[in-house]
Amino acid sequence: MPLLDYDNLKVTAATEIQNNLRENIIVKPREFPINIIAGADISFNKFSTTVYAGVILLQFPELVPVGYSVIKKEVLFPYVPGYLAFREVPALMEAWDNLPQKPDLLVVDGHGIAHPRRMGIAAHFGVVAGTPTVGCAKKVLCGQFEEPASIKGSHSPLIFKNEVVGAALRTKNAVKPVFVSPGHLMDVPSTIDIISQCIGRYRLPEPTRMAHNLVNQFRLGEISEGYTDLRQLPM
DNA sequence: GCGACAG
DNA sequence: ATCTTGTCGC
Repeated sequence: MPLLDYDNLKVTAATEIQNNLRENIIVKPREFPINIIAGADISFNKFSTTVYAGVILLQFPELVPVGYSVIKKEVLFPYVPGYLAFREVPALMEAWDNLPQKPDLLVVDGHGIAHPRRMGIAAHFGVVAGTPTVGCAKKVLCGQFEEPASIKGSHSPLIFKNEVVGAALRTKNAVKPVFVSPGHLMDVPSTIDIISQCIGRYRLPEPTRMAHNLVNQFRLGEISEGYTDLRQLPM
């Protein structure tokens, strides 16, 4: 795996990297079993260059946490819409490398191919790590969609440049939908299928929601840096 | 030029 | 993303 040092990149160089990595994205129906699904997210204090990254592993389809990895890192690349990966992927990759075991599918907080250059953070991470990923975002970055029916489970296509790049998925009755899209080694139908099975009682699908809680607890000092296999805790 | 703009 | 109180609706 290449060293991920994006801190000194200019946006023009980052665009070039996205255009090159794009050639490696594989969008296709899921063709592997899922026993472990994971959620990845970042947390940080406003105006700080320290980011708290984490990945949480969940047994699938039970959605009970079985392990996690969290790490703190300094990041200089700024948040620029369309270039989120250059700010968050390096830290997420460190957390990923330290996991007690790798998941069958990773749900990244942000978009996959529902991106101006088809290289949202989920696609970027999937290609660099060589692992199946999907993106789950709370807001649209690009593309058009019609409001899905207000009942949980409803979804409508997210279209960008005449192409279906993802879906608006209603995860809770009468609550704003989330936007899901394939990252790597997945396609739109497979993404909708799996994320639909990750819906609990909240707006955010369990992998994303638990990853968000994890990195927030880490940032607030409620848990310490490192990794844990929750299946073998001392008793 | 104008509006939009993941986290 | 983070901060932050009350308020509306199922």
